[in-house]
Amino acid sequence: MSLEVEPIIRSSLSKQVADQLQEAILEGSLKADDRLPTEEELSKRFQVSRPTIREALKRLAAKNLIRSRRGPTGGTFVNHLGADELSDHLTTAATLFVSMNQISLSEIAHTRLELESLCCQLACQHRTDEDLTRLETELERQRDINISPEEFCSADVSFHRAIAEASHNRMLSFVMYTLIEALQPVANMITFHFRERDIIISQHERLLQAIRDQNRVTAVEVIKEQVNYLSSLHDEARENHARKQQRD
Amino acid sequence: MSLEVEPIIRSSLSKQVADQLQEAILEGSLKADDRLPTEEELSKRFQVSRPTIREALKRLAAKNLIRSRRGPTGGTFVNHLGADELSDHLTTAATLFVSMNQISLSEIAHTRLELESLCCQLACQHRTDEDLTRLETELERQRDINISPEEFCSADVSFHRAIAEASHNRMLSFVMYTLIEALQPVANMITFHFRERDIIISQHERLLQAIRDQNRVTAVEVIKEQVNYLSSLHDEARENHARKQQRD
DNA sequence: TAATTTATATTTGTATGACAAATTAACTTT
DNA sequence: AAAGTTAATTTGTCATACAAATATAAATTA
Repeated sequence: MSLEVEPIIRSSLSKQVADQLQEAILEGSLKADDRLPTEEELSKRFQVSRPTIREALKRLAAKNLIRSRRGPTGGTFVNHLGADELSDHLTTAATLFVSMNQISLSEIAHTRLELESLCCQLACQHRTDEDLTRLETELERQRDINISPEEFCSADVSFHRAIAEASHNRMLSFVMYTLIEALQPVANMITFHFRERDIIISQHERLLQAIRDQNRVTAVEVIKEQVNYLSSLHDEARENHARKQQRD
Repeated sequence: MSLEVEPIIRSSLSKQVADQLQEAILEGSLKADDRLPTEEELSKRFQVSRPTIREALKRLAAKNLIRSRRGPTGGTFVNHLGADELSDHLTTAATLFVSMNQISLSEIAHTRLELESLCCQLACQHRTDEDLTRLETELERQRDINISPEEFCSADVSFHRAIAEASHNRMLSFVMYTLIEALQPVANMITFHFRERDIIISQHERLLQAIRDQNRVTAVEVIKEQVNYLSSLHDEARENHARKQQRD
């Protein structure tokens, strides 16, 4: 008996379409801000129904690869992906990874310490005037006593992102983004009181000064101090959380 | 005139549904391997049509958060995401980031050098017998002269992953995974010849011995040597590539 | 009886057609 | 000329039907 079978297709049509489109984007045949054909047109070309096309497009939208707008000049467009645009994507991955693997805070703190030390050293070497200005701006936001705890958290994140970018190593920035995003939920467990805000801000001020002076040693010292301080706050928050749960 | 308007909803229904489900997964109310209600049931609960529910599910499927199977015992299930399961997700993000941002190889090499040095130091401290055995196994795979260049590349990746995991810092492993995945396409530009394979393998042997001896200094030295060696190969490959393009 | 085959029910996958909503361009009216 | 109106285009949503896969139970056969 001769055996000449067609290749078995296990993945769904919408997945196959999504993969082809993604490939086109990665390959470069679909460049940033290019407009895809309309859904009807795509369904004709791929010989599948519009709902199937739509499912495929939603897959890509979930990855932030495309965006859609209604209307005559609307349609579906290829996104230009920078670090910011990818952070959504990374947040999911990193947050899930941290929450589902029960990674200890000490592991996170250790990794962050080392990575951020590296960022600071490079920032001391390569920081430009623009970097310094941005750091000052972010610091000013933190000094506002009227902002909510959530806003303070986000200002803190922005400050550390700015440090990462001051390193002028985009690969390192990318990795640091992942780490910062992964830490965000943990950071939100803490509600910074005024006294704690003051301490954080003072650390940031010294850090900024060290980067301005291109003093690597001091910069690394301050980072170490802050990571340790945050770790102690985290432990406290965790204990409070545990006590609260016991009462329920 | 009093102003009491309903909140404006800009995102589509399918996105809202997807976000709610994702939140449930992240929050923990939907645990790994839990089965979601059927699509019909979901469409009743969310008060939207089934195609809309499906678009939402495809969004989550694109993020590898869920999987679906047909049939009576089928349905949609929550994925248990470990490091391996996330690599697909990361590969997209990291590859896109590297390719669309034209990150220089020196930036990548520098970041990798620092991160992998850190891995090695921790591996020296915390490596177990199982870690050593795994490293030996991976090394054995590389020694096989019959494997293809692609297989050699993948064996190399596995070796470096094993080092990352020997650090026993899961956060660092996760970050290192991202970096390794991002580098994969670049690594594939090179076709390792026998002489180059020998050099790589010898470096790996010395690295393994250093980790076995818990000799941090030597381990870091070898890593530095290898990263520099790979950088030179990359430069060569890039030049060849450029020459080839000129001829076309 | 035991193994195999056949129905059957369940659930996701796909197709078709229609209408709603948003948005721009052209047109009309004042 | 400015403002409002209409029409056209494109994504967003809905309803319904059927196809395909797959496990369970019933029926058939050796």
